[in-house]
Amino acid sequence: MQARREKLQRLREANVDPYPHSFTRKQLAADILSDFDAYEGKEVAVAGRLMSLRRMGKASFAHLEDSSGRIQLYIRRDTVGEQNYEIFKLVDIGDIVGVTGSVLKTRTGEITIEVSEFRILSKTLRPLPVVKEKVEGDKRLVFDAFADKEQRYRQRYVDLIVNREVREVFVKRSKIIGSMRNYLLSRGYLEVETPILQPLYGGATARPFTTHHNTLDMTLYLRIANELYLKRLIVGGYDGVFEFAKDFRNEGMDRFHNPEFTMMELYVAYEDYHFMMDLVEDMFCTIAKAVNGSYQLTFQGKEIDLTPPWPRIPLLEAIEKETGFDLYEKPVEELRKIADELHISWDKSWGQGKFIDEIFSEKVEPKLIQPVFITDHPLSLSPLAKKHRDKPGLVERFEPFIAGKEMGNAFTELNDPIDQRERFMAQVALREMGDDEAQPLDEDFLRALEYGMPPTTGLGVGIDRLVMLFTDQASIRDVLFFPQMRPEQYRD
RNA sequence: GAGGGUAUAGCUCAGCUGGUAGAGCAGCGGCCUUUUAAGCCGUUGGUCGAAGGUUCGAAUCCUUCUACCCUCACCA
Repeated sequence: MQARREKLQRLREANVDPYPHSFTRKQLAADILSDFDAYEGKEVAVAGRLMSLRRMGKASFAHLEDSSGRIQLYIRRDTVGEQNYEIFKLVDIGDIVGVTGSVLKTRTGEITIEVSEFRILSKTLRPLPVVKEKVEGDKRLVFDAFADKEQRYRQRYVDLIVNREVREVFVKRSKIIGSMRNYLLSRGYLEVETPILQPLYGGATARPFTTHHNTLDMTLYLRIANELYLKRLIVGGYDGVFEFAKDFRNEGMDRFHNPEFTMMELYVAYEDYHFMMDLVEDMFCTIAKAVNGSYQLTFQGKEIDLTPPWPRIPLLEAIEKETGFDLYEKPVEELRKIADELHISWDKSWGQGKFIDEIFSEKVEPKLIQPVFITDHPLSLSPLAKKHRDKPGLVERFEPFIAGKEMGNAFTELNDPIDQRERFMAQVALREMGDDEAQPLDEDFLRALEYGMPPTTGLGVGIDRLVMLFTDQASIRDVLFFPQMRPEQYRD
C-alpha cells in the first residue's frame, strides 16, 4: 500500500490525474472477442480493470477485464511513446484504465488490442488478490483463487472483482427475478408494495424483529411475511397482486436461512390451489428456459428434470408410500407409537399436525429430488388456508419440492371470516401455552375479510432458494451479495 | 442453542514428536519489443486470530476468548 501511494504521488508529479472524471468507451471486451473479423485493424476504446500484467523492458502484455469479459492488451514503447511507457510502469494490477488501440491477433492467436493511448481511470491503493488463470481448450484453470469464505462474504466487492463465477451467479439471480416478474406481469397481475414496518406481524409462523417508532412511541415489527396485506388488496378488488418482498425472521442461520430473505407472494382471485399448481409448474419451467435454456438442471450433483407435469401427491399418501403408515385422522397416542417405530423422537406437546409434519420431513422430504407437489396438509399447521373440500381435518395447500427442498407454499386462501377468527383464536391459545411463533390475532385483517374476499389462491416462493437451485449453489450466502455476518474487528 | 473443524506474509499454502518461521504468486530493484500461471537475477515483507498458562524455550502443548466453516436443533 505504501508503494502504491508513492506511485500515486509520482503520477501527480507527472501531471497525470489518477482519478479523471470520465472515459468514453466504445466497445466491450466481448464485442471485440466475438467479432474479430469486423474489428481487425480497427480502432477500439475499452475500459476496465487490469487483471494481469506481464511487463518486459520495452513492451508489455496485460489483461483488461470489463463487465463482459477479459481482453489482452499489448503496450509497446514505440507505439505509445517513451514518456507514456514510463507512466505505464506505474500501473498496478487492479487499476482501472481506459485504452484505445487497434485490434490484432498475436502469434499465439489471442485477440489483442495494441494500445496507442491509455489513461489511468482509477488508481488502486490496495493490492488485489492476484488470481492466475490458464485457459486450456475451453477449460479455465484458476490458480491461487481468492477462496476464504469469510473474506469473500465480508469483502464481496473483492470477491466479485476476482471471481467471475460469483458475478455470474448474481447476474442469473437478476434474470430469475426478472423472468418471474415478466411472467406475472404478462398474466395481468399487479406488482404492489406493502409495509415492511408492521404494527402486527403475521402471515407465517416465525419470530419477528422488533423495533420502535419514536414519534408514534410504539413497537413495530419487521414483516415476517406480507400475506395479510396482499389479501387485503384482493378484498379491495384487484384480481391478482404480487410482491417481491424482503422478509425478516429472527431465527437461526444456516446454509438455507438468512435473517433477511426474499419471498415472492402472489394472490389470484376466483381461483383455487389447483390453478396455482398449474401456474407454479408453468412459471418454474418458463424461468428455467429463460435462465438456463433447459428444463434439465444439475443441483449439487443431482440431475433434476423440470419437464411438466409434476406429480401431485397428497402429503399423507406420500408418508404412507414411504413408511407404510396411514396417518389420516389417527389419534395422538397412536401417532406416538408410530413415531417410536420410525425412530423419530417426539415431545409430549406435539399434536397430530406436528407428528405428521415431523414424520414427513424426516422420512419423505429428503427423497423428493424430482419436482413434486405435496398437497393437503393438516389444518392445524395452516391457519390461513381454506379447509379441504372433501377431506376433513386437512386444508387445500401445496408445497412444491425440488432437490429435497421446499420451494414454496400455497393454498386456497381462507376467506370465511368466522372460520378465520377461530383459527386465529387457536393460534392465540398456542401462544398462551408458550409457543412464541404462533400468530397473533389481526383484528383489521378479519374486518377486511368481513367485507368479503373472493375465493382466492395464494403462493409464496422463496426466491433465494430458487436462485440456489438454478445456480447450483449449496449455501444461501452464495446467492446473497451481503449475507448476515457478525461484525469484524476492523484492523488495517 | 449443542457438537466438530479452521485461523501462519497482500493471496494460496507448508511448518513432523516444543528449539525461536518458510515456498509459490503478488510487491520492490534490475534484464528482456508477440507474452500469457511469461522468464531470469536480486530483494522487502510476519507481535504465526487475541489473552493467559506450562516450559530454559511455544506457531507447535493447556485454558479462555473472537471470527468463520460444517453438522444437528428451530425455521422458509
